[in-house]
Amino acid sequence: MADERDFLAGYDPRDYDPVAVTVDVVALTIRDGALHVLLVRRAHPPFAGMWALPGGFVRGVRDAEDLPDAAVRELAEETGLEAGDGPLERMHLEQLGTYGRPGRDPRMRVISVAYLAFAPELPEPKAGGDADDAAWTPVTALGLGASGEQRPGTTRKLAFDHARVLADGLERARAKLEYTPLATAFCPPEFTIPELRAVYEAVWGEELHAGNFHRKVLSVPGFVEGTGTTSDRIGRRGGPRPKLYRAGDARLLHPALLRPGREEEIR
Amino acid sequence: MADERDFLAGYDPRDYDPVAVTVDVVALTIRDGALHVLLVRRAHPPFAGMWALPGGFVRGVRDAEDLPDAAVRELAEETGLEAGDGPLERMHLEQLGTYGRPGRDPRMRVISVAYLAFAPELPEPKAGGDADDAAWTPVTALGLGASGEQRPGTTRKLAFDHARVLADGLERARAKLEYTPLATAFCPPEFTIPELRAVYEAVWGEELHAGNFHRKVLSVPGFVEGTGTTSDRIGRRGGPRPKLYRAGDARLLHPALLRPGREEEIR
DNA sequence: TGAGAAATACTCAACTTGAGAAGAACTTAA
DNA sequence: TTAAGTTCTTCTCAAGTTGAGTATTTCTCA
Repeated sequence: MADERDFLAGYDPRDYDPVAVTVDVVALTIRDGALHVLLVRRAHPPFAGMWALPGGFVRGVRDAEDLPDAAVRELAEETGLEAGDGPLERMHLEQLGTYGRPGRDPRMRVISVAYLAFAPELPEPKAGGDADDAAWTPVTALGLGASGEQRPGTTRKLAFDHARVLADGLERARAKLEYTPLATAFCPPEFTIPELRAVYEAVWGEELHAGNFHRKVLSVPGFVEGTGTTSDRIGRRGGPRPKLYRAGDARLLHPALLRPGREEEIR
Repeated sequence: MADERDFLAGYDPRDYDPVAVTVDVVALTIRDGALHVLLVRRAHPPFAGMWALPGGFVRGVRDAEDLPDAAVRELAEETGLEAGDGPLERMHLEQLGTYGRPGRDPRMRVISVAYLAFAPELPEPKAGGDADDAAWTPVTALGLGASGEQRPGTTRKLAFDHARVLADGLERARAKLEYTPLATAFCPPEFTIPELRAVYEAVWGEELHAGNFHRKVLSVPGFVEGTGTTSDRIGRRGGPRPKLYRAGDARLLHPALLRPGREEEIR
């Protein structure tokens, strides 16, 4: 044990290569039936004026924080919401992946741990920190290709490798909706089956058969549970008032709710 | 642009909290019909004498390397294989997750990026670097609980949070076998359907219905393709000689090959 | 008040799965 | 040499799931 103490004492972390660690957050929500991602506009170089995922340096030693805590902190700072608020509490947060290609940040070697968040509708963000603007942005406006590049002519150019990170986050979100009940994380505490279908349609970008979707959601054990109440008719275009449901206790959908027509993507 | 250059010049990475970045590898293979993981025994504190996943510091600035390259390098160093060798070439490697809880390493703040590797049978490893032993270890010998802890009485205690990392890697491997053809990454270039079934049984820890498995593998497009040849009868207990197959060109299995009897895990 | 829209419930054919059985090809032990 | 046991491979059948379409009812809007 004295051995171990000697060893620790002779250990200077700064002998190692200086590597910085950041967290970036792909925060997704549904607004007006379309999938949106939270972006901030960079006020300073590098990539000044370009848009980026909210994020920042992890507090490493002083006030050392765990990675998910850093992600929530950065998200709270950018949205102006308190960590402990209702919407941020109900939010789903999971690690997406870590991006560390040398040269991805021109200043220094930066390893970025990306998190993926699903949130019910959140208020407009307020710019803060290094950002001079912040906004929910429809993902369709970013011209993202499947391999993580932006099509020429897109107005909102993403900084660093954030187009790649966002593309990975979107694909993860699409896949998670297949086999988990996380679509409910985009909804308020009580929601209707058509609202849930709208989440699937926004994330997957395709229309679903209403009758089959309804049958499927009710037949998967633990996906949703009825509240016995009915939604009021605000903002609807016709038809009977749909019933209200809450998220059930399932953590996995069994059988899964598969995306239609993916035969082309398989090879 | 002058603006940007000034900014970079005034930027000292060492102003930031010193955080070290490592890679750790969960390398899985099948030996004697059982799932094994590559472990090394630590020669020095902390956790001297305990077993750990192979890994080490990422080369950050001098000879800066990308994270997957660091994972392959560490794996090659620990196994004594060259990073261009046949088995290491055919190996599947994917990022598993990043572990950065403060205090997980008593020396300093360490963020560890874990990788998951699937390999066909590899030679016995040779200890090197900080390790005084290295061995393929049956995962059943580690007494892993589902929540990433080791049951009391397990002889090979894992250092750091490596029990958690390994548990996550095993769950990822089990899930990947359901919807990707990656079971073939555990097999030699040519294999039989019963050999492929043995991979599934070793990773999932349950016996599968031979007839249904056979039908399923052949019916999923692009999973395997026949070679027209037949295996020789070495080391078999009876029965006809099975046909040989190669991995097909599918990247996803559609429909997926689901694990039986997971109804309990859903809630 | 009538047209249109949407929620929900149904039907039916096609497909997939799980369980079992059968036949053929091979090994091993008597 | 033979009998018994093992395993690969192919079938069969019942039960469950899916995709597409239809029907009924309740609502909004003009």
